[in-house]
Amino acid sequence: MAPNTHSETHKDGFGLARTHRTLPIALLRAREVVMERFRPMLAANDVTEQQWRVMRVLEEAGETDASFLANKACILAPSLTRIMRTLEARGFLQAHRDEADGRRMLVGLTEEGRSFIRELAPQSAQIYAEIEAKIGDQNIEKLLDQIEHLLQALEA
Amino acid sequence: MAPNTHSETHKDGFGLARTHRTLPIALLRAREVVMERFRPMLAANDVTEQQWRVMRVLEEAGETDASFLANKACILAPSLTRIMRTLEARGFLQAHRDEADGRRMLVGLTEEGRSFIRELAPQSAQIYAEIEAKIGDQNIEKLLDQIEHLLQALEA
DNA sequence: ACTTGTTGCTTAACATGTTAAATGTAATTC
DNA sequence: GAATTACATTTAACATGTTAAGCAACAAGT
Repeated sequence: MAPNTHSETHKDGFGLARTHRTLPIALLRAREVVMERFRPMLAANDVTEQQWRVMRVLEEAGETDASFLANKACILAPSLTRIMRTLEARGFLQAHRDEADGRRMLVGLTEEGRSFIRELAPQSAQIYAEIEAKIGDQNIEKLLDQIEHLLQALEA
Repeated sequence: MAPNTHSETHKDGFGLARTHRTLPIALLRAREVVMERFRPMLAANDVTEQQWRVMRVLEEAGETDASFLANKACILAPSLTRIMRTLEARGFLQAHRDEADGRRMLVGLTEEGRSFIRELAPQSAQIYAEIEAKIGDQNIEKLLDQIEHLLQALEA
């Protein structure tokens, strides 16, 4: 094979791919430019990305146990413990032990929490719509589909 | 329009997309399953993802200033300051003020740092190859291309 | 019932993410 | 050329990421 195939142009002398053409960095950059657009709204309302993610998942899933919530929100258990403390202190969520299984913590949004989401939802949806407009709805769908394929391929 | 188009099936009552079909969470999950495969190697060699990323970029770019490095490695300046301290203490990189511009810090790998990368490169390349095998080389290329498109669309 | 192992969550310790402010240096402006 | 502005990096403070260890509650096997 010739010394400079397409794939070779993406590698260095040690067999490492060029950093900008690697999944870890590309995915990180992509997430970064997307989140940039949401940060102003989140900061204006004194919530972090992660707190917002936790509340979004709770709104979507209803009351759940902490493990499920951590998984869906992509947050590690130790982080969730701290985030729950913060959000509970703010009155946005409520947690209590599972009667049936004393190990589990059941978590749910309070009315105040749901109200908070309702207020921010329009802004959030609009920001996402702007992103969709710039990238193209179909491109996003394709990207999400490919990511799902990646998840299925690697999680097995 | 009918009340349940394809796009509507991805939204909730507030106009928010279902969390698992949003870019921020999908990109995060994707990155997570990819990094899972690298973590054992990194942990075994006592480097964090970010430290490894910094060294990879330095190996690729040669001596550069801190801002360029931070940008390429997707690391914020304050984090880079700390990471540089760690890596310099370990003897993997060296930093010194730019003679021409007293504000800039010029950073480069030491011979020990380059040697460290050479030792890990084969393992890293092999892990990446396994990932490629599971996802498919062409699928990864497509994914990277779409991410580049996303970056161009949103960075402008 | 007792032991053993497992599970779900928490704590602890350290590294990084994130923003704002501080510092020192370079470029502009007047 | 002194004052101002902009820039590169650092520091500080708090939130989260990450791993390992701890603890209490369940599950299984004996």
